[in-house]
Amino acid sequence: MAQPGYKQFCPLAMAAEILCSRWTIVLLRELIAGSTRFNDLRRGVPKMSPSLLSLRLKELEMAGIVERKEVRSERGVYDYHLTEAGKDLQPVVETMGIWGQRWVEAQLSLKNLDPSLLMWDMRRNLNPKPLPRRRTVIQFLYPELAQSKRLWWLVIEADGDVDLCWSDPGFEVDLYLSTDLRTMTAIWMGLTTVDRESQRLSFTGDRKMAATMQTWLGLSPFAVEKKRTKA
Amino acid sequence: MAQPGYKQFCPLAMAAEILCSRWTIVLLRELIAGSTRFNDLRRGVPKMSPSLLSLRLKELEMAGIVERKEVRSERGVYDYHLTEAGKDLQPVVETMGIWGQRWVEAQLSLKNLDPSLLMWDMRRNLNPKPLPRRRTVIQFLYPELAQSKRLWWLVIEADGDVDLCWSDPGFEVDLYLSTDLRTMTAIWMGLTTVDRESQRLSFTGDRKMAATMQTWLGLSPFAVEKKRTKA
DNA sequence: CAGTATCCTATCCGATACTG
DNA sequence: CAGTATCGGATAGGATACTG
Repeated sequence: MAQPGYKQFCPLAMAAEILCSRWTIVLLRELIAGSTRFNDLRRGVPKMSPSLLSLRLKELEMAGIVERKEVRSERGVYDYHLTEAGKDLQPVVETMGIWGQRWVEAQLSLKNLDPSLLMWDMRRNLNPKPLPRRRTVIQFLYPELAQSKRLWWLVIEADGDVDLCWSDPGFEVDLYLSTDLRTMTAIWMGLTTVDRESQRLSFTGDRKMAATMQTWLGLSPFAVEKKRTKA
Repeated sequence: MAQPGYKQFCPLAMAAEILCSRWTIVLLRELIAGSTRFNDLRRGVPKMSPSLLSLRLKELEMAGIVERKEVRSERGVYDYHLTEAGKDLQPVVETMGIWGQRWVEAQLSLKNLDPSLLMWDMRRNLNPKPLPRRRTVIQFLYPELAQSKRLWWLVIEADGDVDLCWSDPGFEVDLYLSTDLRTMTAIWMGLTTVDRESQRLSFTGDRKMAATMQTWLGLSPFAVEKKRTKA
């Protein structure tokens, strides 16, 4: 069942048939954020199985929202790009995200901590401008987590490209940060700030880089929206 | 499966968990449009089973989107109202509907014709201003449909209240209109106009009322958006 | 890297009937 | 009017392994 659609001519119902299947909106967030490769998309939706991701991408292609193209001069490598119709979904995703930021209780969001997802998001939104124009390495340590998820490195290249490593890249580290995942996530979501959480953040290394963290750490696109839930 | 959520702290993912379950967005459209009673909501989502409607309403209540209250001085009669958070979903529903109107092929929408739904929508959006300040009755005839769905009456009371009848209310009819359901739906959706479809519309009765139909016939809230699909 | 293939079950949901 | 109760089937989608 379920699938036979809503049988309504209303354009909203038609749109909802396409957009409101499981994972679709979150996948669109990734596409809108600029991911184009299958495995990059996977990292943005890690709990989604590859089969389902593949299926959804095909559905979006059928719906005229996504275009799949072989990358020039690379055999067997494909790119997913939003079409005009796909780009026009940005306001939909944005308003829904803003609503979530305004009205979904922070406690609820913070039940879904995930270091790899957070680091992946931080990688994407990091702003290299305030950092030195050379390779810069920042190490994140979450002491409470299991071995394999405890250490992360953001490597900002001279040209501004940002890489995320979960094993020591071997470069000299400019700034070491140790904190708990919940605090770091709350900061990234804009629920609090680096300053307000200074008690829970422990820096070692470049003092100035530490002091300006709030400026180079790119926050969630929805971080600017204030919570409106009554306490 | 499905249900365990997306396990993402992202506010968009949190919002999607609430909003992107089956029927929810369409139900919200009804609530935003102003329906407050269980059976009125049913008419707006006729293909949704009452159990599921009941379940969704409870979920929306839990999510702080809807409030259920007993109507004053009427035992056992309940009202569903949007909370602040619920009202704030209007932009979400609106942008999604606009996207649908822009990008979903008209042919696809027009596969889902439904006279009772159309008439129910027309009832809601009808604009009594251009009509006489007395009871006015307009009869719709869809000759191609089965008996039980062929004849409809919109009764506009002197105070502007609009009633929909599917059996002859017995009042004198001011205007008779005969057309096919597809044409009437396309007009209501803003895909075409009364003027452009004059060939397919057959009026009897008050000439002036017929001539001004485009003004008193309330269109879909999304009718103003132009299609952007390339031909 | 970029997906497919397969299996299997939890659960969603549609249909229908029923209640105060 | 405003829902609840029950039932059963389809299927969506999770888990896992595999391919070129």
